[in-house]
Amino acid sequence: MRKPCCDKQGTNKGAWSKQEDQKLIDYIRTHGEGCWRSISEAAGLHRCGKSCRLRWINYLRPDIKRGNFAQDEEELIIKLHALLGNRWALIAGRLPGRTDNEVKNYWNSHIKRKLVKMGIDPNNHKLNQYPIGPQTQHVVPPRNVACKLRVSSTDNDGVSDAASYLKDETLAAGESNLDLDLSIAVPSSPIKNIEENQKKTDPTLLLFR
DNA sequence: AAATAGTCCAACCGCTATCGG
DNA sequence: TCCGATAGCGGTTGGACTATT
Repeated sequence: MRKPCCDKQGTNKGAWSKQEDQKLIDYIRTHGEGCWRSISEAAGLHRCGKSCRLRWINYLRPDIKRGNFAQDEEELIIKLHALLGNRWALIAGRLPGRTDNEVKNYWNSHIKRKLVKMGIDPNNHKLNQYPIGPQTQHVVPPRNVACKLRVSSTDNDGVSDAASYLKDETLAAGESNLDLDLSIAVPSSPIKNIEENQKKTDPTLLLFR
């Protein structure tokens, strides 16, 4: 069992002070990102490197978009989650200015609950047999569809393939745009078939049509 | 006004992947 | 090839805040 990286005596934990934030910002502005452990020491922060990295990535980075998620962002998260599962970093990578932590929190606190209310299982995007809430009459009969899309957790190649495919798609479309149509145009691609299948039948996607 | 419940989100923890010696 | 250090990721927690009773 490896030692935890943050068990040093004298290492700060908990909420960051404004002074600590400023030290980290100043240091990264001057020297750029690099080895987080050395950044922490060089910036005079009594924090572990991990903590510095997290603080920078999730809060201090200048390109972070803060505030509520737009409807199109929410739709994109749902689509990507149906495709990629809990790969928050990959999903966040498709949402400019959003972090994996933010997407994960938003999923757990908003979207998940919303889907449950609609009678959709947020884990596999399938309709539950006994939906909760009044909106369930809009959805189609349950079909085992989204699960076909999910790549098994051990099949990392499949996931990364899907992700890289998505990346190519967006690059072609322009990085700043939220390309909500994630259909894939390569003939004979198994992913395309999955996507098309999903388009036809995934209840979570039907809700946004 | 106080107590309690619910919600949100920043931060931590533990694990795996990757890299360099 | 092996091993240790580090980065990165996803799950979880805890505290602050808000709503409800």
